[in-house]
Amino acid sequence: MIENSPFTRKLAGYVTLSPAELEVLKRLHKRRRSFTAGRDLVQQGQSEQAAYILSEGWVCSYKVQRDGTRQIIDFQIPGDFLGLRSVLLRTSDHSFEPVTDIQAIEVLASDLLEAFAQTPRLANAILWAASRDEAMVVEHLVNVARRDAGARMAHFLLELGARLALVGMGSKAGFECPLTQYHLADALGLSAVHVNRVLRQLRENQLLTFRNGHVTFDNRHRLVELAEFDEAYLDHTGPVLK
Amino acid sequence: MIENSPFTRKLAGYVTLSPAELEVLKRLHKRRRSFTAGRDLVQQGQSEQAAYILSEGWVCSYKVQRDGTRQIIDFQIPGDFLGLRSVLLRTSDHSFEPVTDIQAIEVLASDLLEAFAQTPRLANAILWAASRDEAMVVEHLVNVARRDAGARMAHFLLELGARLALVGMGSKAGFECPLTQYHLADALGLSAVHVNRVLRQLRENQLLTFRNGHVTFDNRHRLVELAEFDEAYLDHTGPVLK
DNA sequence: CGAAACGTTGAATGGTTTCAACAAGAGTGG
DNA sequence: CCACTCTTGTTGAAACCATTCAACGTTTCG
Repeated sequence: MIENSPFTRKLAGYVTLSPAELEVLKRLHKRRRSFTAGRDLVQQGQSEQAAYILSEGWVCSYKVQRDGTRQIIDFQIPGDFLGLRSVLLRTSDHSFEPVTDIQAIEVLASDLLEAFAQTPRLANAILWAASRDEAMVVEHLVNVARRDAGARMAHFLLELGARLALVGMGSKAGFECPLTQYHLADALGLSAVHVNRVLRQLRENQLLTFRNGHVTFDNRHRLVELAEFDEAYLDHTGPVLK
Repeated sequence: MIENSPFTRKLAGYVTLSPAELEVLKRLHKRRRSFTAGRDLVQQGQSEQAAYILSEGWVCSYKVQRDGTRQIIDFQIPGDFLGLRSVLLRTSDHSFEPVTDIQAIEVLASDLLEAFAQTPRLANAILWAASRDEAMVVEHLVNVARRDAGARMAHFLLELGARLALVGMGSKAGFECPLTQYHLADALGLSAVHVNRVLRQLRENQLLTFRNGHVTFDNRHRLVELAEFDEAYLDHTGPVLK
C-alpha cells in the first residue's frame, strides 16, 4: 500500500495529498532495486540520473577529501529520500554508501521532474521534507563544532535513536545499529581510535552501551543532559498546507 | 524593479517565472524594514510569524548552547532569504543577528503560505534556492569536521568571497568584510584567540590579509590549494523547470 | 586455516583552548 | 574636551583533548 509507506506518511505530514497526487506518487514507485553493503550508489562528481527512496536498510551520505579522509554528512534510514539534490541541482555533491544491504525505489530524474511540473503541491511536500532533513545537518554542524567527543557521541546516538523510533525501529531504551566504529568516526569527525575510547568511557560511566550492533541507553536522563539533546526537535505539528 | 532584485534573479535561476508569478512575488515585497547591528531579529525558541528577504547588509544565523557558546550556521548577504524554515516548519530552530545595520523585506507567514498555495511553481523556486543554501551548510560541516584551523579559515573566506562576487560585492582579489574575529571564531568552531593566530600565520605566509574590515587574497592559487576549495560548487547551470 | 575487517589499548605527539595580560580605537557622559 | 568604558585585536605560557603510531585481540568468512 503506497498510502502507508513510511515515505508517503512523511510527506502527508507536510501537505495533505489528494488522490491524484497519491497516484502520481504511486507511479514514481516503479523500479524496486537492491544494493549490496559497502558498494557506492552514486560516485562523487558524476552527475547521476536517478534518486532513490530507501525502503529497507541503512545508507550513509558522505564527501571525501583529497587526503582520503571522508566526512559522513548523514545516515539515511527507511523512508528517507536519497540524492534529491543531485537530481534537482544537477550536481552530485556527495556520494552514497549502503551501510547494510538495502532495498530502494529508483526514481529517474526525468520522471521526478515531470511529477514536479504536474503536481507542484507534491513537489512542495518533497522539498519540505528535504528541508527538514537539512535541519538535521545544522544540528550535526553544531554537534561537531561545539561539543567534545563524549557529548558528540551521546548526541549523535540519541538523535539516531529518536529518528529510528519514529519509524518503529527503536525505542527510548535503545536500538539495533549496524554502524562500525569507523562509521561513527567518519560521521563525528573523530579518529576511530578515539571513538573506541569514548565508547568505553560512556560504558564505564553507565551512560550507554554500544556492543555487538546494539545500542542501549543505560541512563537516558543523564545522557540527554550531557549532550544537551533537544527531545522536541524532531517532532512536528501536522500538515502546513491543507 | 522587482525583476532585477538579487532575490528574483536567484529564483529565476531555478524556475522560469511567469508574469503572474512575478506579480505574486512583487506583492510579497510590501514592508521594508530596518534593523540595527547586533540586535537579534528572531529569538531562539520563539515561534515567529515573519521571514525576511535581505536587501542590504549582513546577517548571521546561529544557535546558542546552554554553556553560552554559540555556533554560527551561516552568514546571509543581500538577496538571501532569512527564516524560511522557521515559517514553513513552524519552529524557530535558530536565531538571526544583523552583523551590520540592515534593510530587509518582511514577509508574513500567512502571506508566504498563501503565495505557496496559489503559485506552487514559485514555491518550488524558493524551496529550491533554500536547498542550494543548505548545500552550503554541508560544506561547512566538512570544513569544521575535517580541516585544520588554517585550511578552515581559508576555505571559509574563499567561499564568502565567491558568494559576494556573485552579487557584485567582491572579486577574486578580495572583498569588504564587516565580520569581527569573534564572528569568525563562532562560525569556524575555534576560539577567538586562535582565530587571531591563524590570521597572523596566513598573513605571514602571504596567503591572505584580513585587516580593517578588508580581506585581500594575496596568493589565491595557493589558498585554493590549501583549502581544497572547489571553485565550481557555487555555480549552476540555468533553470531546471522551464 | 588464513586473511580481512573490526575492536581494543598504551605511549608519544601536537593542534587548540584556556588563562592572563596588554594595546588600540570608538563611543559616552561628565 | 578628556577621562572612562567597551569592544576588538594581539601575544605568551600552561594545560588538555584528540591524533597518530604501533601492537595485539577477536570475529567472520571464504
